Amino acid sequence: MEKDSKRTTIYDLAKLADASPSAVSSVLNGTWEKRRISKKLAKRVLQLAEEQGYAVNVQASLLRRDRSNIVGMIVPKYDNRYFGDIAEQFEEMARARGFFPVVTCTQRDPDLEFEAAKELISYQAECLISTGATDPDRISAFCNASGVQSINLDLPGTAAPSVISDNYSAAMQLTNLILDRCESDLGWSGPLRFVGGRLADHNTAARLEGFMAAQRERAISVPKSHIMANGYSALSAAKVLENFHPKGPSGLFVNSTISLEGVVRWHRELKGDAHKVRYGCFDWDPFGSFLPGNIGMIEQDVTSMLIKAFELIGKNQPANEPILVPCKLRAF
Amino acid sequence: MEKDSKRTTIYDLAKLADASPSAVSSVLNGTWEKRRISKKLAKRVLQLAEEQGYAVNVQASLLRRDRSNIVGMIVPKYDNRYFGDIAEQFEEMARARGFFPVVTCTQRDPDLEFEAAKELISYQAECLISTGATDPDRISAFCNASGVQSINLDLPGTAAPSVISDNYSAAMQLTNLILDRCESDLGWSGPLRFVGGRLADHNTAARLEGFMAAQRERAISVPKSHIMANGYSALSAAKVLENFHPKGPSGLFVNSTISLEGVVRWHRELKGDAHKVRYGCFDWDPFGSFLPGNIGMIEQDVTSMLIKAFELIGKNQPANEPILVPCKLRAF
DNA sequence: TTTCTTTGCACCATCGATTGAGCAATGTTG
DNA sequence: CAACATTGCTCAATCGATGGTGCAAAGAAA
Repeated sequence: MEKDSKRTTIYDLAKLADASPSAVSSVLNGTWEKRRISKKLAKRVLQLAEEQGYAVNVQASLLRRDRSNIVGMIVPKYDNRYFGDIAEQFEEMARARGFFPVVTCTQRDPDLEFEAAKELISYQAECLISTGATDPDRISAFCNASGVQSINLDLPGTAAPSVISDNYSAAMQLTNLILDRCESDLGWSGPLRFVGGRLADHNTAARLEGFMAAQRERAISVPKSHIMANGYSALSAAKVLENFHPKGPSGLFVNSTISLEGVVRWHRELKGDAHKVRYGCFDWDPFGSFLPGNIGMIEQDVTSMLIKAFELIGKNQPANEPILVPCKLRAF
Repeated sequence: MEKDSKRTTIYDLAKLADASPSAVSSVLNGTWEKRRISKKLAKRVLQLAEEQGYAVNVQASLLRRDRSNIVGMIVPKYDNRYFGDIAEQFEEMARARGFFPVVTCTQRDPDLEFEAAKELISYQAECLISTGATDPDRISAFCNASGVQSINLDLPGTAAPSVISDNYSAAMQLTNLILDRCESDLGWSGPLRFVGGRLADHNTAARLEGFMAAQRERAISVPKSHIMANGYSALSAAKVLENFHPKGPSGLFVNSTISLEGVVRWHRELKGDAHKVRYGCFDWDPFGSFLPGNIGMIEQDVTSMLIKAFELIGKNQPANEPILVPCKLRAF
């Protein structure tokens, strides 16, 4: 009964059902009533399709159709809740809107980002969302040249509309929270240290601005040495703190949950002096509230960001100023 | 210069380059030397392709080719490190092997799992890996009918080869570790409680067996009430523990990082009595080692599991006994 | 019975890339 | 200069699904 090694096509089903391929096709894609195929034949075909494990050949189908309904997304990593949520919710929301989501993970590698983007366009994606892309404009340029819409998420670009968190405001809130807690818990009023991230990165820069602004408002002057933004990994955070053994009170603004791992490791090594440290982290993790010294986290509003992004799909929006989405402050 | 709204095809390029579509095609897919196309024409075509933002139409290309090189994977969630790592490493390893990975997230919803699997087959995936699938056999049955290879990962099935963690052994190790620490830290020797998961689930069942076996070896008898496997969410773990306020020593085997969230929340509420609790968790999280009371975690060996899975691709393996991959015990 | 309408399908061009086959132009050999 | 080889392409069939067009058969109306 089965054709081994070859997949069932409408031609196979047509032979088995003693009908024409076009009749079979219209039964399978639901246009059979419009095409006045009898219910009898439709039933027969559907039954055969089930028996034979028929699955439409999307390649052939999309070749013929005018729309693919595919929306692509590239994501840097799945190693934190933020990007995990983005991928998961993107898929869910895309399906709910009748799209076919295809997500691919590009490891923060600019070349892989670009290759993956090209690949998604090759699959006739109608729109490509670049999440946290290192070089979003390169991707947008290619998309523009091939007539595909592109949208930037999380990190802004200049060649396509961007939806990002309001890093500045959230960083300011978090900084104020840390300062308040340092004041109330330790009777100490800064300046805080800024740990993790890369200054060349838009988000880190915006957060640093908020960090500085909050302290400026309180007339706290932050020495340059307190800006310890030397990378995203846990290791680089641990390294930059390795010679910092505060005896008195201190406070840290941690720029990502990845950096947080390094900070927490450092914090534990402080032993007896650890209780005079307060820190907060930009980005949320379910275990964050259980970490000693951690007094609050910023949760980026993934749902709202994606809603904004989906609103852009299909519209021919220019690359205006990034759309800023407020974050949620989670104080512990 | 640009054809708005329509993507560039080899026919467009052929006209621009004043050559035939087949020449253009062979230049673009790298067979031009074999087909004796001059370097001059090749250069011209490649330049034009770049200018026009040409991206091959995979739909058309795959329709003609005999192999798609697509390997599909379904994954339940991206909300923990285990599945995140699986997705990320799967993509990386697939690319390294010349495949095109397509991963989709199915929210632990059996129907969505099945629909997503069908969708991947429609894209001509040559192989489908079902990760942590609720009903893997239903998917395998469909794959079999349509002549597509299927492989189960993380949770076993009976209709396709399965690669899973050695849950029994790892659970036994973890149980022993917790018991040892209860003994040395608290001078207390069980019995432990088993929190989280679902007994109907193969992995939970295997872990529970290991949990019981380790205690049986020490002649510890575990009352039925100590088996608190009533779901995977943080909430259900917190709920099942809600009326448990130990004054003396106690120990918990936590069945997942999701359940761990609930356990840690409960643990914090114990306040003064918390220091007499020890627990360990099946599955790893980077913040795990910082949680008070947590004495160790099981890290599943994602890399080895995926290597085994990739070894199965292309081979016509029957659905034997699951391939068991040892886990790593991380003691804190 | 003839004419018109409706039902129920089949036929075939088409989407874009691939590839075996074929062929003209140029170069090489004797 | 004839015979042959090589170079550098072009032609056309093909993959599977789709949908406009067309057409025979059955039914309805006159």
